[in-house]
Amino acid sequence: MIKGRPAATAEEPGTRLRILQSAARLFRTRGYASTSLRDIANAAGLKAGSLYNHFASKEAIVTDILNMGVQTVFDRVRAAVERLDDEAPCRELLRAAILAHLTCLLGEDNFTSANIRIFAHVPPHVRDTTLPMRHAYEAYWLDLLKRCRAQRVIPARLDAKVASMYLFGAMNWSLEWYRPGRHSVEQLADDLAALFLTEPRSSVSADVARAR
Amino acid sequence: MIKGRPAATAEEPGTRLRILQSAARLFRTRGYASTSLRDIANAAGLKAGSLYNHFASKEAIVTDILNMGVQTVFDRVRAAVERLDDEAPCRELLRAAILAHLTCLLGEDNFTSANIRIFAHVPPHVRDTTLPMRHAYEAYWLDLLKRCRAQRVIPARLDAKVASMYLFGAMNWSLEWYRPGRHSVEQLADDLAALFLTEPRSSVSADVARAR
DNA sequence: GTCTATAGGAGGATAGAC
DNA sequence: GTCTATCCTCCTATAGAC
Repeated sequence: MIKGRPAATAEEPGTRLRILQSAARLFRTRGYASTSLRDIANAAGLKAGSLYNHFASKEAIVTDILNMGVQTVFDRVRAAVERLDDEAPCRELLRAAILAHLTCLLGEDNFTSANIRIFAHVPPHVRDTTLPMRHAYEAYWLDLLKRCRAQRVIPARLDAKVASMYLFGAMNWSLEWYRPGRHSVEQLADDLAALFLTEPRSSVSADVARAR
Repeated sequence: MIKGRPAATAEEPGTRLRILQSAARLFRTRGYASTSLRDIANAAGLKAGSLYNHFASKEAIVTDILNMGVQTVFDRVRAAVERLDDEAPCRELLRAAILAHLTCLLGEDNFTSANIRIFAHVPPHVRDTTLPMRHAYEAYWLDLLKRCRAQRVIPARLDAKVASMYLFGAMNWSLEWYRPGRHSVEQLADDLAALFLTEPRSSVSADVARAR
């Protein structure tokens, strides 16, 4: 993580953060290679050359964005899960985690969505840099699913790793079709949870209604 | 669909098809913008300028690839479904369709995978060109899922459109994690079908064993 | 820290010989 | 139909004034 400044956590974004936000939005929509430093600079309200007062290269920018993308969604999902009671059924843990992931991915923060969209097409060594954090996040979900399986909430015969990849796919692909006005993220999270979880003893709809 | 030649369906690929195959492979792995015409020409065994004897532009190449990608997977999925008895349970229809889609996506044909990987990042008017075919393919799956829901094979309360998007996500995201040696496509298709389908009256494992 | 100006290279596309 | 050579544009990155 490159950090040559006092970590812009002020109320005003600060130039460095503004650059990252502008770049993330462009990467999310146009992709990595199609977004030029001029585009980024222009969106951030400065000239291309000025970017180099804050970052060493385009790769440095995208590296930070990828890392922040994972960090953000990981923090939010963990917070959502830990907000629940330790004794909460896995059914609710999973639903809360899905909602947090979708909210982060589909919200106004462009870091996570940029990460998902461009990860496969950034230079390999940039990808490698962010792999450890990505793996940690995946491991967290894998553990969550294994607990679900232990409670018979997802089919026991299923490989948990494969199930977690399918779950990631269902969630991350929403970037391709989600439209803010047409869907409610809460409803989407409930639907996905219902798809992945086996039917509970009580009816699913009652369960969902209670969770709202 | 650009077609200035007698449709190279011969045993030897033909230059035009060889260009498309090389380009699809590069687009799949590196993305659209990061793949230059020089890269494509080199992979196809000729020089950059020669590409223009077969295509009007880079956009013409990628347009053909996107269209072929949808066409291919649509044909294979439809064939797999129609190979089954008309009275076959939806449970089997869906499993066959999933297997066909995954086989096409993860196999050696790079057109479908290239489509999935680069679709979001090609120029907008190129994207628009292939949208009708894509929508037709999506409509086919939506119909499949509605039939499943009518047979109570997926939960009735679920919006079929949303369910189909989640299913697409689970399938298409496999491009990001599937590794040929480590997974069997048949097993993956069974697992995904098991995830999406409600438990049958008989046990799932017996059902799966029968289908093999 | 931001600007202007530009170096140095790569990309898409074209012209014309063979 | 393929080649070489080249045009022109855009890109990342740097230099130096303010």
